[in-house]
Amino acid sequence: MPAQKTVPKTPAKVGRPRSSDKDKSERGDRILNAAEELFALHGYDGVTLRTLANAAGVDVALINYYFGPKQQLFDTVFKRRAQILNEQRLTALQDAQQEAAPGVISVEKIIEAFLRPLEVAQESDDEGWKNYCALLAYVNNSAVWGPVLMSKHYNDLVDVFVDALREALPQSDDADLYWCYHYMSGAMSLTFANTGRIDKMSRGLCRSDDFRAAYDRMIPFVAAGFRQVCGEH
Amino acid sequence: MPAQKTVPKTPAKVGRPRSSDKDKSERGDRILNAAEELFALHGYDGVTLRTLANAAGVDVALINYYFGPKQQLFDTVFKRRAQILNEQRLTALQDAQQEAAPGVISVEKIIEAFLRPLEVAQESDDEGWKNYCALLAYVNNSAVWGPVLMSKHYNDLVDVFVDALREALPQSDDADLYWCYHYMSGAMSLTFANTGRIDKMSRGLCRSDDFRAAYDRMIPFVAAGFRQVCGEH
DNA sequence: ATTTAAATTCATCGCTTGTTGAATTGTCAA
DNA sequence: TTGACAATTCAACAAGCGATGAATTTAAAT
Repeated sequence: MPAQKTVPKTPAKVGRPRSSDKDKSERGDRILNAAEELFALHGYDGVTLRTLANAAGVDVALINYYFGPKQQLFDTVFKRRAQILNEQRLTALQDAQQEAAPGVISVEKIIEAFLRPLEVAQESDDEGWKNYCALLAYVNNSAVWGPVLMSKHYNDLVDVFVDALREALPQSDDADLYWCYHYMSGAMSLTFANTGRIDKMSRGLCRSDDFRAAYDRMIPFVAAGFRQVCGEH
Repeated sequence: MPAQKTVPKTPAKVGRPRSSDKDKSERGDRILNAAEELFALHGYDGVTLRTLANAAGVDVALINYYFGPKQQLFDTVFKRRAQILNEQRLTALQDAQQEAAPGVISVEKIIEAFLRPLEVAQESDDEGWKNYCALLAYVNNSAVWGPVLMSKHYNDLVDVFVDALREALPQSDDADLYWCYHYMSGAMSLTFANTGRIDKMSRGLCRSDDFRAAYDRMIPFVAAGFRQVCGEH
């Protein structure tokens, strides 16, 4: 009985998978998604490649095959959604500016353009956006990653929004403007982090993942702060 | 030549050190201080006991001897300065309330009592306070540690301040109040984190470690936000 | 039909991890 | 002076780490 060489019914454990197998080639995406979630929750050092491989349903060696060493994987995860987010915020700002023209755009509208796309992302069907936002919180608050990754991928956007705010607040001093931006960034980050702490603090009255509630209040809160510090004194 | 048993001039490498040796028994403190700094910078998983022992100038085994397993050490570090901080903020609030009596205390004064002790801490000669604040930022933004440690050590304080704010803003809804507190907490955390990002964003105009500048603007920013969201609508 | 390249698993490398037990030296009270 | 105890170092443990080279299977190109 000669061994039947072609197409054994049991799929091989090793080697390239048949393209007919579902869950075929998007293994790279599965890795990125799992990495996003785990890095956001446990930080860079809190995630081992074996844990990650397990979560993604993939062999450890495959991570290196697709994304190189661990640091490079982290970079890739962080970069993936940055561009999309920046575009959405820029579009929102331009729309608001167009709508206000030829008059001056209000501080609220600028803040809204900056923050609202994040609510949309966090509430989207793609659960990954929620994880990415939590990752953003981790990176933004980290003295190791923050100055590197945030500056690299988000500084251009910051410039555009600070320009818009400067125009809307003509009396403002630049240092005031940057500090206020910093407060906004902090408030936003803690919302991203989605830690569940406000649930405990408020004894269930507020929910960490009620992003609608979070942003509806955050926008007027931040706008008022800007006006107070950067407005007519 | 019989070995001289008593008091060899070279101090033994092993065994209990002579009490005459300077840097004697505050080895426990040295461990806590180094742990504070390293945990704040790299997070729980980013610090190995050997790195820590090296930074503290101490043998690895000594960490376990004094503080038990790693998690327990982390708890101890976090708890150490929490009580002190809480007391200072409470005193500041009571002083402000007494000064305002019998009238109503202003939102600004309450926020000031909450935030200013942190500026004092971060600028104090004891460098450890700066590290502790950075650790606070890490814990506050962590979904793993935040709900556990923050709630355990800071929820009582939150209650007192929210009560004061509720009284100063009689029209306020409780959910609004907690969300605004959350924004304040986020702005504060990012300032703690001291990442150096604002330096890059502002091209050197603002400095991350200029805490005076940070809090002088943060207090009116936050107060205005509270008033906008929780004040008379 | 052959060859080349892509995608996957497996086994293993050299290190590092947190933790612990034993040995050593000093202090202090009895 | 002796004995209990405190403080320290050292060596080692089993487990886990990131990384990689070899083997294997399939797909695609020629």
